[in-house]
Amino acid sequence: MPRTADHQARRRQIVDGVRRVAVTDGLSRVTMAGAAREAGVSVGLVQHYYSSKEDLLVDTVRSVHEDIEQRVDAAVARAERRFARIEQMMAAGLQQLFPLDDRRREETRLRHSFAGLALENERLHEHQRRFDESLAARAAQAVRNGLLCGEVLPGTDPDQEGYAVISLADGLAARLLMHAGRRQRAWARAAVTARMAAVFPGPCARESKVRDADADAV
Amino acid sequence: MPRTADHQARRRQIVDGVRRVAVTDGLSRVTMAGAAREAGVSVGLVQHYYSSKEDLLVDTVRSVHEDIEQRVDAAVARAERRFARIEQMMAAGLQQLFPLDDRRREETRLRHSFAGLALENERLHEHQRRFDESLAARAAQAVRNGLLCGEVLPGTDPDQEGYAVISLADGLAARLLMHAGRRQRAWARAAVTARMAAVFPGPCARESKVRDADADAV
DNA sequence: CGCAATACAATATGGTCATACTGTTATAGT
DNA sequence: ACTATAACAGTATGACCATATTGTATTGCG
Repeated sequence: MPRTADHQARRRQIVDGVRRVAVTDGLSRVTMAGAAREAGVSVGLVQHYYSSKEDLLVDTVRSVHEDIEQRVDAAVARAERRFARIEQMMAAGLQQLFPLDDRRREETRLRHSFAGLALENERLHEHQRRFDESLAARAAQAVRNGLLCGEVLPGTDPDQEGYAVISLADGLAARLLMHAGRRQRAWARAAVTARMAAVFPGPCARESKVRDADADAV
Repeated sequence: MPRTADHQARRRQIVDGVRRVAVTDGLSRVTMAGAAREAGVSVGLVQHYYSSKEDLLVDTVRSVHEDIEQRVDAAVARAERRFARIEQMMAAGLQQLFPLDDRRREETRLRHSFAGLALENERLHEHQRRFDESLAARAAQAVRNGLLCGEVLPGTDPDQEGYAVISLADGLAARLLMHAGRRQRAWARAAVTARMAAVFPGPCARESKVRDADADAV
């Protein structure tokens, strides 16, 4: 009966405000008023859509995780068309967790900032956990596929491998966030490709390393 | 001429107050008054020793990093007496970064909480960076020793290996902090020992895996 | 039309917190 | 013993911020 609005769009607008403030000023300096200003709306409207700041932050972290998952999936899909080997698709996906361009830098910063907050907020913690599990599950699935194709050593535990490889990517991403010099970026890429080579020895023994061109394939 | 006090001890007392509050309530809920209360001193005294909250937090992170480094060094020294192989000493050191008992859980929580804050504070960022480099340098040195003893494949870049292995340990620690179930703990240990086995193939080909007893050697 | 529900804005309020400020106690050096 | 100075305590202040409250505009619907 009354006036209507595009809730989805409004929430996205507000969450984008939070994300911009969090990226430029830091997550701890996000305020209701600041986010509202950045989003171009009033404080009252933010309250209209989110009943507390915590709710707003939870929706923000959900948005960040969603974006990252989408980018990972897109990268894997692209790699699927260009490459044959599973390890190449997996490497393409893992690269999306690294802060190697503006977009990824922003999302990685947000993700790791929220990871810090998640240590002191139950709801954020839960989201973080679920997201990490989702990433590990993707990696595990890739390993499972590798097992089926005979590209992975029989006896390998896909869940364990997924857990380990996501942990590695996460740790590398955190360090790149602190200092992403030339060497560090190269080391991070090398660490991922080396891990891939170890997990995917191929049907016969590996004869050559993964081409470095894959590394930064968009 | 005037009344004197043990500055070192007082600072430690205050920093311990901060650490206790940060562990129980979360780093973001640390306040001057709360830390003072926990330390059993007045707000005025905290101000007497630290001219700002930022100074206090910087000294706190320094204290955390110092404790972790000491524990790592102690663990490596103990392993040096009990084991022959460098990889065993290194594994012992890396285990100290995992939240596998109360003491380590506390320090790991603090370390990763501060890592989040470091993304928005220049001084904390600098401390974090230095600490990470210090850990990586230790790992690199171990690899260098392995090269000399012929336990590591010639051509290995010690700095790159150190960087990668610390990143892995860090990522695993962060995930254990979120969820340290039986499987996850076992996976984390396995990931470290597997990495060690890959880096230290030994003078001749590896015949057996590292004994699992090392894993939780205190 | 008209009215009720919703979208949105602006301001008020109450609490928290870092820091400033003021006061007190104890002691090293003369 | 006196006093300057450092060690320590308690309170005041002013800013910031999440949330509550109140008011206004818009529009779907009977």
